[in-house]
Amino acid sequence: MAKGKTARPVTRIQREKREQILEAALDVFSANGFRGATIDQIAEAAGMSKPNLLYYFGRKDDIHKALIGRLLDTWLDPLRAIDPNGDPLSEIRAYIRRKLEMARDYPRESRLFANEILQGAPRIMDLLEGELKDLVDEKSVILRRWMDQGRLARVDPRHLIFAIWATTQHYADFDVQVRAVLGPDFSGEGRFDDAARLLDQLFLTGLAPKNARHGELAK
Amino acid sequence: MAKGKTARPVTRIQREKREQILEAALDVFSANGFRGATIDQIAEAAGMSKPNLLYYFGRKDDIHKALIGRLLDTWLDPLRAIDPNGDPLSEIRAYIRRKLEMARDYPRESRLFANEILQGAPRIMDLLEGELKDLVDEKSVILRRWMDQGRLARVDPRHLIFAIWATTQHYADFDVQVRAVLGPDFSGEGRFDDAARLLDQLFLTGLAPKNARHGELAK
DNA sequence: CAGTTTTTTGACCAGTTGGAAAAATGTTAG
DNA sequence: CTAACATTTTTCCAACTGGTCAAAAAACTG
Repeated sequence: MAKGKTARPVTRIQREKREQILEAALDVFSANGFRGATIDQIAEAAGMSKPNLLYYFGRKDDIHKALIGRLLDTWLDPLRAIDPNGDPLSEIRAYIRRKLEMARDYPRESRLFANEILQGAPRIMDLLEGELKDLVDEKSVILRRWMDQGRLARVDPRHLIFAIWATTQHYADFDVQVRAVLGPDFSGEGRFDDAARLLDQLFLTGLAPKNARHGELAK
Repeated sequence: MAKGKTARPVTRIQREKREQILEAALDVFSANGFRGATIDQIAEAAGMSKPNLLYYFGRKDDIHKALIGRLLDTWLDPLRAIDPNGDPLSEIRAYIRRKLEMARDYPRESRLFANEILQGAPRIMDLLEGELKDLVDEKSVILRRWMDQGRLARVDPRHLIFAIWATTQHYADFDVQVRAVLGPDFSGEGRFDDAARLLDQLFLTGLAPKNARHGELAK
């Protein structure tokens, strides 16, 4: 009943063009923010005229919504993947790795998200307070259990998650600053390996339970 | 010779109004980014008409430049304050504290900066590659010396600095997300104390030199 | 191929935005 | 008080922006 009529059967062209548009829009939105991006820019990047683009997405907002919606799914996957039955430090290490890979492989998505949050998250506040909060709460319980079992240093689990988000996404969101500071010699992908080493040291040593530092592991 | 004529003696009104404008502009720019902010918005926030505002700052760009310039000075102060003669872990701890305080007390400045970097730092690239890089390089030498002396775990000093920037500024730049995840109970300032505790644990334990973990301290 | 539907285009519009000009009003030093 | 200068307001404009609409062009269907 959603479409009113007998839902048109989405043509091949529709699928392709919509994909083109989203791809172009990701470029433009992530680089300029919502207000900074113009439909003309997106249309040009997608290789079509503005009215033509508007034939596929009725308004600017729709494109942005489609992007954000699509993003959030994959964005939270690494956190979802934390296994309550795994080894605490290994799980955290794996989580950091995955987040770092995402910053490396999907920097535009990260910046799109950062732009949105920076400007007060007007379009996704409900998601933050709902889905995201729930997921973090759920994983916090797991982390806290590990701490209770003495398998992880006792810290605030939610702030721990923030710290992981911050340090990993930094390499996508603040990329230009990172590059500028490291200098042109480091413009390769090596910085991600260096970052991984630092973060391992920081989080794995920093979070190792006290008794484990002498080799003993609590039940 | 900069002013052409015998440099006008900057009246009291000029000083006050410029201050008003910058204060208002910080609000508007930090919340909306450069392109997202309009002169009208800033003018209204500053309690004056648009043409009146333009009497003090000839163009939008000038306001933004003035803000950024002013910001960067204070922004880097905490890093400058790292004392080569201090105790490594204490210096790092103090640095984290200061950065966290800045995130708490000057979130708008942090977001202004974040907005600029996110969008490719078009206006301050030279500063990043110059002043900022130089300062980071200088402090990296100090950090590396501490590591050589066995007073600090061996990590990449520049990525260590990134990690401190990321984790502290996160509380300003991603404030809405942090609040959303923590929920309304934590809307007070307590989150900064919790963050400080986590970061202490993470950085101080994570960076303690190996031999120090058994109580011994290298010269 | 003729008819139908989908896609693309070109012209257009109303609202917003950055900014200019000039006239009007305030302020202040002499 | 008044001339000189500083400040403010009013009016205006050209460029840009999101979005509409009808007609033209393709694409598909039987």
